[in-house]
Amino acid sequence: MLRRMIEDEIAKAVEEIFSIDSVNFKVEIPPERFGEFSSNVAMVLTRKLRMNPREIAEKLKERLRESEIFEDVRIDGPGFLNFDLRNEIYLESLRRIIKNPESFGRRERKKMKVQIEFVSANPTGPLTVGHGRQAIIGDVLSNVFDELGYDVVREYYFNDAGRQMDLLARSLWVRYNELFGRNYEIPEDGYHGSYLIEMARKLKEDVGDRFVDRWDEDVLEFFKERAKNEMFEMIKKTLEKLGVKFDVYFNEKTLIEDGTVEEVLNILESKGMIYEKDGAIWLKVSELIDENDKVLVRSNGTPTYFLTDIAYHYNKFKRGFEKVYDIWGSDHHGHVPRMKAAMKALGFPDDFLNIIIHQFVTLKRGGREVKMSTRSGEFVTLDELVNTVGVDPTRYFFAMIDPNTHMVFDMDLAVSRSMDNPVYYVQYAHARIRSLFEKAKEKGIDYRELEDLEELSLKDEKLIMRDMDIFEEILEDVVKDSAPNRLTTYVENLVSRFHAYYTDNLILDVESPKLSNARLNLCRGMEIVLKRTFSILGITAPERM
RNA sequence: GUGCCCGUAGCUCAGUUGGAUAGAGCGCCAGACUGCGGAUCUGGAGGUCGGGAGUUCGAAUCUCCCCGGGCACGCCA
Repeated sequence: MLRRMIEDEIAKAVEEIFSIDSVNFKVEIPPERFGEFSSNVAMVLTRKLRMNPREIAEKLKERLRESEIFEDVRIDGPGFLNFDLRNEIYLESLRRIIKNPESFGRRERKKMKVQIEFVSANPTGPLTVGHGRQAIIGDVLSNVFDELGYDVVREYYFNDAGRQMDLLARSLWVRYNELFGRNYEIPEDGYHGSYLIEMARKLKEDVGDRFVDRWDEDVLEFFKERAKNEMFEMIKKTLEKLGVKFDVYFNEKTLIEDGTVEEVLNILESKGMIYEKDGAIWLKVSELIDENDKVLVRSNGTPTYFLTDIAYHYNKFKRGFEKVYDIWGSDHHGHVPRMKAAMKALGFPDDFLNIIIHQFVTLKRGGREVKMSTRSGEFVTLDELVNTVGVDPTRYFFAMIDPNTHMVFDMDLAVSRSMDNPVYYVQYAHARIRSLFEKAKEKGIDYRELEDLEELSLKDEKLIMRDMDIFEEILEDVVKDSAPNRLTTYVENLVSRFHAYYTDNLILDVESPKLSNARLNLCRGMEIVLKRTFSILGITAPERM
């Protein structure tokens, strides 16, 4: 928490000198030539104080130089304050890391419940690579929330009733009959994917010819049930393979059965937010935002998806979540404003519902885009992707791109076990460190934890310690921006610095046992930060590669 | 047509509560081990940050217009 430390020093100085107790300034890591940390505080104060930024900086500099944490304070450019910290400050940070190998970065429990809802695919087909992206964004985000002390619930919402499931059942039935030489047509909006052929084969084994040429209500129910169970099994298997686990699978149906839908409708009515028109019931969306009103109950009496989704979020609220996050593909973005409006209509706090939209994924293989045609059923499934490129690369690749960026997943790169592949680049650092500890034993260099640290005095060593220290703040950035890629970007920078340091400096030198031990301690800190990062990303920390 | 997201090096992407000479990886070129793992490291070439205007001490970042791509505009989910 070096950054916080510097902020406090600056805030104190500002208060003492200018009697201003709250300023919105930043402490950040500047380009290397300017120093170890920097702040824009003088520039931010310019307007308030009606003074030249360099003048302000000059006053602050004099005061800050008296502080015990700074080795040097300089003014550069338009009025930046640039800082170098005393070596001991960094050593203390490193000690803290080494003393908390399992919990560095973890915060105290906040007693605050957060829910993250993602994937939420209906059991009508295998998960797509888009679901994969969503699964990893959601999973990593959940891990980070957990690190920050929240009680996180990962939830999967699904609908196994309705027309789509009927179509799936009928499609499966047609495939099943094909196995007996019958020629029925898959319905126009039905499911053509080859996974149903496979499923039909298993079904034939189990039930023989019982349902050949036979189709009625009971058969429909049977096929629906069968298809649903098989699909969910497939879906869960894929998720498990990827290391994604849900705490709750929530069936949309229960909201109707337990009366939540009706309750919500009554609440909205009591608030005067609904009206009847053309035999349907509408929500006055247009009174809340600049959008058209939407139907809640169809003229045939059935609730729309919109209504049950409102009911679902009402249910979430009643369960006591402080905040909920929904992760949706960009094809659902049109749903965002009206859901927000509905939350407002129910009187929920503005920051209760948070929606993370992620852009689509396209696959690239052999230098070309893989065509993803759902109609023909010939698409690469998430399961195939994981089988092809492996779990670590799949997870890392999905995590490393900003959710808002349309992503091109390069399968050739992901599959390559070479330096091109960022996953192996970061994992290699870990393997290298483990190997150093092995080598130390061979060379007869004892590792004495927390000793000899004062031997660390190189600029590169300070910068590595600084970068390890900001791990904690990176976690905050991840949730603040809902961007898991903050973490991968961070670890790539950290690792790059470490590799360069390793190349320039001999870690294990039998001639200098104290220095060697100090550097091993540095490596130990590095190992801890890497392990913590990898565990949040859900990838392995290999001993050897 | 309207709305949302995106457009940064040949490719894939960082960087946005407005800050210093815009970064990384890959690819390309040239280098580094009879010392701890070369899955590494060092250097170089490569940019009108899609285009234009504006806001201001300062814009990749904010505003407006235009161009290009994706998505959405249902009593579907």
